[in-house]
Amino acid sequence: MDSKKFEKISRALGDSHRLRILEKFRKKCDDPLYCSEIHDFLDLAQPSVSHHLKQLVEADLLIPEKEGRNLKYNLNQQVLNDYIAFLTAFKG
Amino acid sequence: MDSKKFEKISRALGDSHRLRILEKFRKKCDDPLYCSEIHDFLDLAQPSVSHHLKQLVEADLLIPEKEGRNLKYNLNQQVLNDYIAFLTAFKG
DNA sequence: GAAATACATTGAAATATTTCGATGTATCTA
DNA sequence: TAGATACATCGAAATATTTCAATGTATTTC
Repeated sequence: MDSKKFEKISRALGDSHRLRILEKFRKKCDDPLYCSEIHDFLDLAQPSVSHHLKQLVEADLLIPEKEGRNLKYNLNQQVLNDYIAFLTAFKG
Repeated sequence: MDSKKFEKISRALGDSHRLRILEKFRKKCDDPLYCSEIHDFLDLAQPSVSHHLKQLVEADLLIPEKEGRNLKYNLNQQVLNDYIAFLTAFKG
């Protein structure tokens, strides 16, 4: 992971709605989440949800998968690990 | 660490100039850095440097210490550890 | 105490992000 | 294939962030 990537992920993590999405994955024991589920628990219009999900996908934190007309997301554990590893290097 | 704190730190980490500051701490083996040193290696005007340092201090990533008319910063290892611990919880 | 040095604050412009209504596209169902 | 459902994109408004010239404050030095 390079600085640019780390920066992008940090920005993706720096929003309350996006954090709520990620917290939901933890609560669901990292099972996949559907776009519609996310829309249900976020108090945002559909285009806003789409915008936030796009940011998480572009940061590689979520992996999208099409299922007919639905969209399923999985948490990308590897990117989280890489992010933590990058951060750990700052600890010296 | 709560979500709001995590969010604030993430935003502080989501900028290239602020990352360069933190990377400098690693290169200096976590010795303190002076405000003037930081201004020297960043290609920014003095008020901009002051702005970025303020963000890092408000996120508790840096601990400021006055030394006469100079200002010395130390990296806050504890907050970095807490941040990593919060993040680790997402990994399940 | 006057001048110089180090950093903070103010205020304003430029840029980026967030938000959502309107609309577009793909897929499913009847 | 017409209508419904799921999600994306566009475009514009609101808000936040970044940047710096100008200026302020504290400290040192002479």
